[in-house]
Amino acid sequence: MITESADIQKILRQKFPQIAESGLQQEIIEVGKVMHFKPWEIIMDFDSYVKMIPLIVSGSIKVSREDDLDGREILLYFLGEGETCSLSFTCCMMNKKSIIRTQAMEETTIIGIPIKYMDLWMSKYQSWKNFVMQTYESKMMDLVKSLDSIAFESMDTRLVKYLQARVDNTGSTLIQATHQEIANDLNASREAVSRLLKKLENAGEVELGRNQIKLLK
DNA sequence: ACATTAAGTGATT
DNA sequence: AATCACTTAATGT
Repeated sequence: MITESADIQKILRQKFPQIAESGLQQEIIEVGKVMHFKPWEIIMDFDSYVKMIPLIVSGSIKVSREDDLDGREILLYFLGEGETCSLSFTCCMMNKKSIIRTQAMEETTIIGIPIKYMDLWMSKYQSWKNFVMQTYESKMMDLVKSLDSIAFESMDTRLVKYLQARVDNTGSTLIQATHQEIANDLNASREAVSRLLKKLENAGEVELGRNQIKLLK
């Protein structure tokens, strides 16, 4: 458990070197709330009002979108250590309801920043502005790539990229998920995922187990 | 031992 | 590539 302000300071230096400006760092320590989430716990759901900007300290978060018609869900991108939820920015600036769902993929710790500081810090601290802009750009790229992937790529490359993204995000080559869950993320059928994974296993790229996949390459 | 859930497979569209 | 129908394997009670 991380609660001491000295700990927060240490975390900021380690995980968020971009926003190490001393005054800013002090303010984050004062107003930031450290929060923990368990695997699968939903941090923010559709239609809820965004009131905190999360700085992700450890763990990883899945950002997804739900289809209005049949309630199917599609993965947009993952967020990892040292990042923040870029869509939160626009959402809370406009005071709009969330159009996305964010869900912890594993034990995840964040520092929550109340929205009122967002605006203030943008003009007050150069490093904050840069941090916001830089993560915004980075996630926008992920989003575009994800769109390209859905539109132009076949299931097998989409699956490989998905596995790679999860590994990159968690820093672990072991992915804990059922084929069904992966299929939901990719909006594919479970059978298709199972078959493609089997192919990857035969090609020596992964090792399959119940509820888990190990990436070998 | 039995029930439940995950994964593998062939056939059909 | 989706769906169906069914089998096999792993796991929980």
